[in-house]
Amino acid sequence: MTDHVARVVNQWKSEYSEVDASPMYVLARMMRLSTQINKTLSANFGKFGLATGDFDVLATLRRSGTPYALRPTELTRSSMLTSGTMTSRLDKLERLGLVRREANPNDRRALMIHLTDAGRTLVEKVAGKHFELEAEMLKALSPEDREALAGILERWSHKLETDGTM
Amino acid sequence: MTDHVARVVNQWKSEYSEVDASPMYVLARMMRLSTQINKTLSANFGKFGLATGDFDVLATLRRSGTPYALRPTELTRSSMLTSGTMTSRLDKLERLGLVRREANPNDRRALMIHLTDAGRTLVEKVAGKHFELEAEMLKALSPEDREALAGILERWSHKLETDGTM
DNA sequence: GTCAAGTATCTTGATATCAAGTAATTCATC
DNA sequence: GATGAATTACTTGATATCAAGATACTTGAC
Repeated sequence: MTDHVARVVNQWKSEYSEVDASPMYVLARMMRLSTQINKTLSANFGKFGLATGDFDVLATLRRSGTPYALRPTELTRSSMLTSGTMTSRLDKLERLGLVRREANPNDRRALMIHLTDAGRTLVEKVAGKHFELEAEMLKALSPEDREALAGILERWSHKLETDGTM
Repeated sequence: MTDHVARVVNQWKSEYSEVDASPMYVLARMMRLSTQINKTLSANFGKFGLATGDFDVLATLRRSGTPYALRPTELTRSSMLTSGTMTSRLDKLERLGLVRREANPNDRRALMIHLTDAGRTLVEKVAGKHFELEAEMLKALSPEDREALAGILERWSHKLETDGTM
């Protein structure tokens, strides 16, 4: 049983053995799978007129609970983006009437981004379909593999978030 | 032990239990880790004046063995990109003198992309550092987790490449 | 041989992202 | 309280990517 990455590692071995390409068994596989997963998810968001990142913002607001409002900085951190990117995402979402920028009463440098009623209705509809699709994708894994994978990735993420390495 | 994704799944559960966000334990973790890994790797490529995708093209040519030449379509498929994106990557790499477009003797619609001597020298230098960095990143995982992870991801990739699902 | 269908590369226009820098505000230290 | 450092959101200019379409060539069915 081989996949694309296994073939690539073998090529490196026979064509340029000065390097050890074996880390690709983990890293390249993860990155290729992520790319494909992203494409599938983004096709679903597209049906609702959203890009992946738009959903990410709306979902972060929705799951934060009432009053469904966060500062741009919190949204930026949660999404692993730069502040400029978040500004343009918010511009778009505001134009679509899904969020509203309001003054932040506690800090005049800051804003509060509010989910509008339309935004809330939309994100709930999209989220239902989104998580169904994610569950569907995971059916390619055995229950044991899925369980093991979640555990390994949790340990890895936790370590990175703690150490701050990488 | 919790990570960002565990907190997010809990938020969904308490704020909108109509959805089951548990697929995120696998999918969101993988995507977040990939994003971080990409940033780290791309910082290394940047030291050599390359973007991640540029290295990808050069590396694909190098590991294909002599005469270090492939058609644009092969490079496009291997990188999971559109043909337009590959065109502009090749424009850039040609401008840098790292690859050369030549006519394809077997198919006048097609070209052959040749790695130049400068391209070969550069990609070998970058690859050395690149794989060292990847090995370093994997030290965050125990040897058992690393082994298990590679196996699970291989089964998953293989299934996707075979089924064509997703 | 002819021609329809498929393939290969490139072009165009739109969007998403980043890095670097700006202006307003808050915080911390003296 | 005054002031320098940090923080917040935004702006700008550059690049990477995609989807859709254009053009040239090849393949296969007849």
